[in-house]
Amino acid sequence: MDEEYLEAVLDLVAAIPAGRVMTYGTIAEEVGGVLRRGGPRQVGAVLSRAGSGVPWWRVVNASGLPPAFKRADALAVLRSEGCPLSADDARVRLRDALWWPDGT
DNA sequence: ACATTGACTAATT
DNA sequence: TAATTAGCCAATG
Repeated sequence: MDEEYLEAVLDLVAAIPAGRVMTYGTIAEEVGGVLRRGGPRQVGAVLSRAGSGVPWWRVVNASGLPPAFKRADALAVLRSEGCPLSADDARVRLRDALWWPDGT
């Protein structure tokens, strides 16, 4: 993967407002839709390498579940940001929290 | 060039 | 609702 792709993904993730989330698939469609490549797994690969400096906890999989190795922390942060979570705080309520670049 | 792996997804059971 | 299966794209060895 090249710089252009990395930058596109990171910028998009950085653009997610607090209290909202995006799924890997949606990001892949937004970025891949323009650059004509990549997929959900590539987005995940990028974020895994991005390290700190990027709000990776605002990116969840299609089930509304944050990354496995730090899902508890991610959920804690999301909750503190006011992101809509399920009653048991175990997962994000995609129906309410999902966001994409057009601001809705 | 081939096989394995991963912060994924959608359909099926 | 949760577990399983098959498909997916690119990186890595």
